[in-house]
Amino acid sequence: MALRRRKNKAPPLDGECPLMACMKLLGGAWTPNIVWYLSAGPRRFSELRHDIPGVSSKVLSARLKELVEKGVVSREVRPTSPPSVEYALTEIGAQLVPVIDAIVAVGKRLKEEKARASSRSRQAPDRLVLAED
Amino acid sequence: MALRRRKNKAPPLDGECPLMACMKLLGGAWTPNIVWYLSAGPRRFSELRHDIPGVSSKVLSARLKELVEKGVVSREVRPTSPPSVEYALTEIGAQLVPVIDAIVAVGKRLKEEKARASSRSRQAPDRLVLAED
DNA sequence: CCGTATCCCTGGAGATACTG
DNA sequence: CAGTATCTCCAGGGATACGG
Repeated sequence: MALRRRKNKAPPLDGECPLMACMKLLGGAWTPNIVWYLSAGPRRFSELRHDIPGVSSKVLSARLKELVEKGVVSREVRPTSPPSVEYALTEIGAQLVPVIDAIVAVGKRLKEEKARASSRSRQAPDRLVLAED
Repeated sequence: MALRRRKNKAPPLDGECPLMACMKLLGGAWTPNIVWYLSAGPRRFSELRHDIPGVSSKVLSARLKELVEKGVVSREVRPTSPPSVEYALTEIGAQLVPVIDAIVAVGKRLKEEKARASSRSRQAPDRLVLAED
């Protein structure tokens, strides 16, 4: 007990495993984007591919598969003339949206801070944009 | 107009770059844990190392460095007899805590869902506790 | 249109050992 | 105590090409 340092030790992280699982999920490349672009409604493969610039079909397919497996996204094949597949967020998937939102918010703040800091050391960089480190 | 599919296209994700930046941050192994364990107050290197079982000093050090650089964590060296260093969340870092919380929450739900699904194939668990692990 | 299959390659993470 | 230094390993992701 001697150690006063232990005063405010955080609880054991409500459950590390869930954290890991969920982080592994949206840790995957493009995953947050996929969820985000599904947040406005169902979307087809090609649409997503077009929505998200720079994602390869391989990765998109892989992420989608994972998401479906984990129960975050639903997949519906529609037997139309040209075969089409609709992906949509499940209820659980929808819970991810505010999370992503929050992450983006923090990301923005991080950027602003950094810009503020670099503008302080230099003079007024009227043209010098923050060269991403 | 033809395309009705474009009906509810999500906005271009408020800023992809911030997302990427932030995800890269807490995408790093153990990062969420570090932030979490700092959320209850300042903590020293060894304490964190002890708090988080399985993390190597190398990784802990690396993550900490990143977090300090990004402005999420502050580092204070105290010139005491045995040299000690205190890490703490900055204000921005504190904003990450609810995010992690939310992620954990979703992770739990994911797990419950999965348990529920597998229990369906087995028998009826009338007393299904969510074995937090 | 909706993916899967390959190859390659990089960075991140574990283990271990060592310094101020 | 608080890290840094190496080394190795491999999953994950980009590019490209092909199949249903």
